[in-house]
Amino acid sequence: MPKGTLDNIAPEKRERVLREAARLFAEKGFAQTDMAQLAQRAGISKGSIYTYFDSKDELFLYVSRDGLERSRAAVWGALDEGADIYRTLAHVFRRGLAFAAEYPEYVTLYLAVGTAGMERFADELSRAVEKSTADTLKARLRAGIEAGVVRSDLDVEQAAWLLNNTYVMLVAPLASRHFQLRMAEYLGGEAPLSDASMEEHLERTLRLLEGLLRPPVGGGEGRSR
Amino acid sequence: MPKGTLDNIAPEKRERVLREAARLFAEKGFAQTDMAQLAQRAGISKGSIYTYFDSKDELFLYVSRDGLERSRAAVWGALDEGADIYRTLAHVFRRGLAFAAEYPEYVTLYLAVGTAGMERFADELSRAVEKSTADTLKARLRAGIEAGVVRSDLDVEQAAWLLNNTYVMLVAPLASRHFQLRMAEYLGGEAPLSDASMEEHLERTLRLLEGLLRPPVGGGEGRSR
DNA sequence: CCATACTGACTGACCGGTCAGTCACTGGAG
DNA sequence: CTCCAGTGACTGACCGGTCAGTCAGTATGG
Repeated sequence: MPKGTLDNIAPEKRERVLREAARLFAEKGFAQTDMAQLAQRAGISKGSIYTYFDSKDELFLYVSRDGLERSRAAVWGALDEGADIYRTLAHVFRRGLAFAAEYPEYVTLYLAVGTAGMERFADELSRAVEKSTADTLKARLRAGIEAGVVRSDLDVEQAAWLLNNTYVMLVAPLASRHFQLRMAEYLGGEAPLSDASMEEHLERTLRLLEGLLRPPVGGGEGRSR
Repeated sequence: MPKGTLDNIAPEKRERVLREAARLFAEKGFAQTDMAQLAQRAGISKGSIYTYFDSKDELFLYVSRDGLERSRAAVWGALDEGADIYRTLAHVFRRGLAFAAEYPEYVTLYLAVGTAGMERFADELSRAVEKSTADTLKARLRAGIEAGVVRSDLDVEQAAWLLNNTYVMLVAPLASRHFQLRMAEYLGGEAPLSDASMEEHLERTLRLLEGLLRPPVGGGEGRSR
């Protein structure tokens, strides 16, 4: 809940403040971000920031929530309501990768919430994001089972969790040197994977997941229903 | 490369310094860790720390490397050289969970390296850990294919990456509120999962992964070799 | 159309607190 | 007495948050 003043200023200014804040927080980390430097980059005075927000904490919370919302809109938006799990995964993973490539700072923010000293933000931020994603994934997996395109003996909760893990680990390298190196160690190639390599990686990931979900080739397998 | 003096002090003191440093770094985060407080907790003076290490950076690097080594010894140690991929996974995941439960601070340190402002540590730390794990996993997957217990059409690099992702995400909730909440959102239950729940989660995870790796029930599937 | 009053966004110098790293000193062992 | 590991007060840089004051814009009243 930022002060009302944030809504009274020019939209471009508002946008610049939020974007620069996200970038700086991502670049330096929360604690290392200097409010004076942020003010300078955003082209306003330090005092102004404190007319919009009560504290650095509140600013961070607002910027993170805003980023989560942007990300959700970019990733889940325009997805056919009736798409099956495979189309959903392809859509979400592809869009997520594109979003992360353009706005890596928001991915960094997401990862930052998982680290020491940020616990106070976790409750505020974690729930909202994960909940709807989790529910959607589970629902589509169940629908897939119903339709016979997903193996009937699948542990749906576990599978949804694994799918989301994979998504996070797919996107994290765009935002973090550590995850970049880690990925390169497994998939080979140079540390910041080229766009082409990431594209190939995406394809292979989707294929692997499909192998996990599809019913065995033998067909129906016959577990009742 | 800490100063030689670190080797000249009593082993218990050395141990206390390293353990307290790991705990504090994990609790507060690198930047928020106060060297004076660390000195106090370790029962030595601030000046002493600087006779062992040249800087806070060097201390962090040393403590992290040390933690990685402890973790590796605990997780991979005593693993039968000839164990197949399934036994390997069960062993590693179970040991990893136990280690993370007892020393969550080292998990926190690992996660911290992936965040903003820590890039300078990533190159130093990432390579070593991941490399050997990656190679081992890939080798056992290939052996599994050879032996017919792993599906022959498996994308080995991708699968190894996915396995390690799963491991990281399994262990992270022990060290981070954010990952705890995230896991609870997918698997249901209260945020800090009980020991019993974690045990069940581990079993289900292993079963899911086995479903991914095992050849389809129909048998051989016949892709040559 | 002018004059006056009022509003509230905006500014930046300033304060209090924190903290990495230093160094002159101490005390105990040889 | 010498040596040196060990000490902790100190320094200087840094930074979150404050606040007295500015001023552009606007409303009111004549």
